[in-house]
Amino acid sequence: MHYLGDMATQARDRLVRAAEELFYSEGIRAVGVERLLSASGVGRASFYRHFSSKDDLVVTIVRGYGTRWKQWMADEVAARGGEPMAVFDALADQHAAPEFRGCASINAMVEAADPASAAHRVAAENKVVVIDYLDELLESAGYREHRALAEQFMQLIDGATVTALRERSREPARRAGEMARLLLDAADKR
Amino acid sequence: MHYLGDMATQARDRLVRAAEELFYSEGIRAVGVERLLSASGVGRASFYRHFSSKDDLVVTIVRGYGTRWKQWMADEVAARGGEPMAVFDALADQHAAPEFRGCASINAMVEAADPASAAHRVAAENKVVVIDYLDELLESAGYREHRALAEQFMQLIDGATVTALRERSREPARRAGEMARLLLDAADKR
DNA sequence: CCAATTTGGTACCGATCGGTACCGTTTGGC
DNA sequence: GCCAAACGGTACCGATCGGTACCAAATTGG
Repeated sequence: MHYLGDMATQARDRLVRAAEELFYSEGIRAVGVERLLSASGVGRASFYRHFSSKDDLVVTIVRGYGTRWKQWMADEVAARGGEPMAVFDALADQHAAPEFRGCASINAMVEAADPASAAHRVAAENKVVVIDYLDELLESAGYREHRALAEQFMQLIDGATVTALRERSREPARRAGEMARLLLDAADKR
Repeated sequence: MHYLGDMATQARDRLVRAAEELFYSEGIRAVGVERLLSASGVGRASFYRHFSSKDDLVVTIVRGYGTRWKQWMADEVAARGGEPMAVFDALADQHAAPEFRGCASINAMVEAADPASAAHRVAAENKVVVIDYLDELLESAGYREHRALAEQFMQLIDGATVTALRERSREPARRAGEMARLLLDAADKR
């Protein structure tokens, strides 16, 4: 018996890993349970031992997307010296990656059309987490209205990401960076 | 026999109208053929007389979204006097509407994950049409680098629209308008 | 080494998916 | 008034959807 949590169940991990990739690359509704089972080598019963339903898995995956993306961005920015404008350099890299297929959270909000659905709400929360991070970043950089700037940064990021879906280049992130530069130049510093 | 086109087939019109609303409000994959038939009162056979497949209908609907949205925006801007900044006022109105569920073209690109699919390509073309319109608008307003500005306007619009999906207010469009104002103030005029 | 747990595999469930075939009825032009 | 086209309804198709039940093999802790 384990007194704290439990060991990482093998089957569950493989399932999550397969779902992360398939949901992102092909869409949530487009990937059925059967696909997940064959891709992960997990038995059907094991699936429903770890998740009460496909929706349950979806919520887990979408939440994972959010925390991982924010962490990835924070690491990228830190590795570039920590200035806010580094956000758009990291973004450009992501958009140029061959497996890029947009923002998983935006995609989830689109696919889970009902705003009251769990998947939609979790995806929306993911964005708030990123805004909070941008807020800290801009506050550390000394900008007075850091919260308002963070929300505008988020919109620039999302606009660039959606655009990169059809342009598949670093250009959208570069354009967003240009606009962000104007924002920062016009902003008051502490 | 009709020598030019033909009369608007009743069944087809009802089908298109029902599909426009249901695809937009609930998602393309979420709405099956059966739903479309019962919502439009069209018989199953009639459906496949007018469209070779559901995908065929989807392409028709997505194309319709694009032309209608661009026309709607052009009318709104014209009614507001024709200055480029009016774009964001019209956008705010759309985002505040109760039936708002994002940009139909973005949603279609997300749902039709495969970039080579017909629906995805048509949705992407829709965006180009809007950029072309913004280009004309900014050129008419006397801006030298109107094309580059149009592409940045498009990203601001898309970023605001995606954000409005979770905020459901006029704020995202207002923020986008602020950034557009900075862009225009920094731009050269002819 | 044994017992408990977790595992993958499979058969099966009702419901729905997109699509075809055929029906009898309604509609509209000549 | 007739003929043809367009129509709505229904039965049906194989495939897949999400989900349950059960089983035998593998794994693991004591």
